[in-house]
Amino acid sequence: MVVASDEHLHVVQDEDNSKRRQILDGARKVFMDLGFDGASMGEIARAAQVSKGTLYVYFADKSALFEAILEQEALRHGQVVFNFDPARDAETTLKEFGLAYLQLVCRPGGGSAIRTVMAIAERMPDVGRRYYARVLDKSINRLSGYLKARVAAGELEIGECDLAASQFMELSKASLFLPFVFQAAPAPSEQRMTEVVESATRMFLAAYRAR
Amino acid sequence: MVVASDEHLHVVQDEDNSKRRQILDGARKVFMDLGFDGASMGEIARAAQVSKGTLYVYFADKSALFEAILEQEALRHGQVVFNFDPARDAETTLKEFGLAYLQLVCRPGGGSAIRTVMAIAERMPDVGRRYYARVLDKSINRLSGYLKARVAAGELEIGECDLAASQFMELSKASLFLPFVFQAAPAPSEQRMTEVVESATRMFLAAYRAR
Amino acid sequence: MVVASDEHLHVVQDEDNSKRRQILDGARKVFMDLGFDGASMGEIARAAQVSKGTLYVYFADKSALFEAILEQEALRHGQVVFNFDPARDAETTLKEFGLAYLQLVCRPGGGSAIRTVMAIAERMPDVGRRYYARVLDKSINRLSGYLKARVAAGELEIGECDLAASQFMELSKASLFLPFVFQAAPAPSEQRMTEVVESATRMFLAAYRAR
Amino acid sequence: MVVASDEHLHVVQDEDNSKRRQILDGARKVFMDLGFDGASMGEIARAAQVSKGTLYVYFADKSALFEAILEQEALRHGQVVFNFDPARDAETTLKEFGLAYLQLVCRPGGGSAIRTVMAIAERMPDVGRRYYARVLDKSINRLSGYLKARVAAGELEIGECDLAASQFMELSKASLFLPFVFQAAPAPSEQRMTEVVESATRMFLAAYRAR
DNA sequence: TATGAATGAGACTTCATTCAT
DNA sequence: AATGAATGAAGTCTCATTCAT
Repeated sequence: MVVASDEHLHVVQDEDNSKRRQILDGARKVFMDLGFDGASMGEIARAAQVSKGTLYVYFADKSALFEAILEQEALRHGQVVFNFDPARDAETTLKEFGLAYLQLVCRPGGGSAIRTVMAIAERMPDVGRRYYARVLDKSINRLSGYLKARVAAGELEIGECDLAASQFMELSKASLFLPFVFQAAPAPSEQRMTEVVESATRMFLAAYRAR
Repeated sequence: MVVASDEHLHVVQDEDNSKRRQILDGARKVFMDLGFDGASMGEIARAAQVSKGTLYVYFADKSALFEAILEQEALRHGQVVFNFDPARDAETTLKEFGLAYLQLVCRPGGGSAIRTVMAIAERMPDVGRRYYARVLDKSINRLSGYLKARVAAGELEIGECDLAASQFMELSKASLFLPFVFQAAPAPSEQRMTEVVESATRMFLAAYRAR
Repeated sequence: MVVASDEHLHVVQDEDNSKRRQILDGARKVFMDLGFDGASMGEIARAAQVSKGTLYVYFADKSALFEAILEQEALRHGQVVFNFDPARDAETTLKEFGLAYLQLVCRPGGGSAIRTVMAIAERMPDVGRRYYARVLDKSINRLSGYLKARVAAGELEIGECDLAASQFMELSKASLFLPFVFQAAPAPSEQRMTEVVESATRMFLAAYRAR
Repeated sequence: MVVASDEHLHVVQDEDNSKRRQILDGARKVFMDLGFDGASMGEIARAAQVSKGTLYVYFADKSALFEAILEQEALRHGQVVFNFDPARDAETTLKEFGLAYLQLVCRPGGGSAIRTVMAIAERMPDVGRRYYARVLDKSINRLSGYLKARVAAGELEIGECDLAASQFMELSKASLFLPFVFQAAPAPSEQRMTEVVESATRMFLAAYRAR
């Protein structure tokens, strides 16, 4: 019995992680497709190919599972490495970052996360807050840090770097993100994204390049 | 007697409208507080102080009631009169418009509509599309029209006026709207909104003022 | 006022009957199409082109309205005049009656009454009983009376005339009524009805013609 | 342990079936007593002593449950073995079959199935059609097959065997089934059924016995 | 008398969650 | 740990009936 038990534990260790990941993968798909309320635990179980009961072995309830997904999503965003080398010039850096960012939020299915979080933010404000802090605010801060470096380097002249960072990110999304997230337009082409980001960069530098 | 009869008709007319309005008012509150799925017809009936059955006398189903509210919201947006007099100079006009727009989307409870619509756009894409077209796209078009006039007047020099209009609107919301809509920050002060809009205007003109 | 009141009464007298008939006509259609449970008072009101409230002026409730329809249907059946002249020979009379009867029960929509009554007979046995007595049993009795006359006339030799009457009626419907009432076949053609009734008559006379 | 595990599986197997049967038994009772519309899923759940939710674990919806009961009823009919040995003489065979058939459709509660199906045939024609095909038409065909054999054997002389089969079945029910199904009379006594079937057989043979 | 707005009980169905195995 | 059968609360919607006018 003891041996069997040990064996179990070992196996479980391994399976624990894989099962957990398996559940998260299935759940993300379903949550992002259908929203928090639209997703049912049954559908999630089917998508994850586990029994409904198993869901509750790993997650206390539907909300906990959902938040675990967002946690994962936040990590994934954090892992996208932007090249904010303080020594690189602003134009190159901004264009590169703007495009990467735009691709991130406008990727097929990329609107889903934001939509889904916004949906639930109404009833679970903490979820919304945390998502904003971990995903959106974090990007702003990293860009803001870079901008400060370029100000120090004399390339830029900016009053509020946080505001400027936010401005650039908003500019990059102009005319593309909102139609996409409201399903009024398909995901934009790479070509169009490049154009919009270039326009954003031009505008940004026109305003903030040190004279 | 005839007069009394007429009066009755009027009263009925009024009460009819008032009942519908009563339902819409209650429903908006509940929908905006809890989202489409979170709101139950029972709760809405209670909030509107009518019976559940009465809801279905005026609206075919939950979706119809929801869309009626969005319709109303769209009308409300449409009735906000922006002064796009083609003869006025861009700086004044943009500052004024930017502030009015920002106040509109960041008013207490103003994030709810957008949140709620985004939420449902996942499963009811038509609703999202229509809302985008009626509310967001419409504002862009009106601003774009004004910009074209200023280009013709020689004050501005713009490649794509639609993109520029979208850019200005995004700029105006920078650093304020997203935290607000994700409940990560309260509605911004008038003071702060003014500052952000002025920064947006500066940036816009730095890029697009005719040299 | 008194005059007006009198005028009212007069008008009402007339309208009462016409409205009542109007309601019955609409209600029959709906009840026969949809069954007792499937028919809603709203639909009936629409079909009868009166308000829902008016229904309750003339009939206490849904059941009362339904029974009034059956009453009417029974009267209508009773008014179908079969030629049971005791002097006519059996072969002619039976063929004629059989065909008329078959046409009555297999007319398009003719299965509806029976279906509908059977449906409700489960929960309102009185309704079923009364319908059987007024419609089906009555026909049997009239035929039975005729058969007795022909027995007396020496043309037929029958032990139980009631049973024989019932047998002839069942024979007449053989292979046609059941498929029709279960919607497994459309209403039979006149040609086929004639054939079946002739076969029934042959069979009946083979058994009951006096030797 | 393995054995225990096997036992478990068996138990589950059994309980699975037993739960389904439990539901079907409760549902049949309620459906037959109240008709399709009159029966509520709540009442059925109570009669079957399961929760409302469990009903939906085993059956997709109310209609599916209803059709499962009809299926069962059809099987039951199909399992009634009539002795249609082609070598047996017609008189014996017909009397035996007629009585068995009459007992089947006039058994206490036996009218319910037919009533209930007829009722629903209005709005769910497929259900009616299928029931007719599986239960009524099937019996006709089996009898028809036997009759053909007796024609070949020279005992009978029949133009249309299908019609003749239907005629015999209708004759057997004469004066008994309709009053019973409309609740105008209780289930007939065995004595009376025998008499009616004998009369039917006499009549049938008078018409179709080879001369 | 005739209306139709309003009601509330009750129907079907879904689903998050629990529990015995 | 994993299962999946079972539950019951809650949701959307329908409809017979009432009532003020």
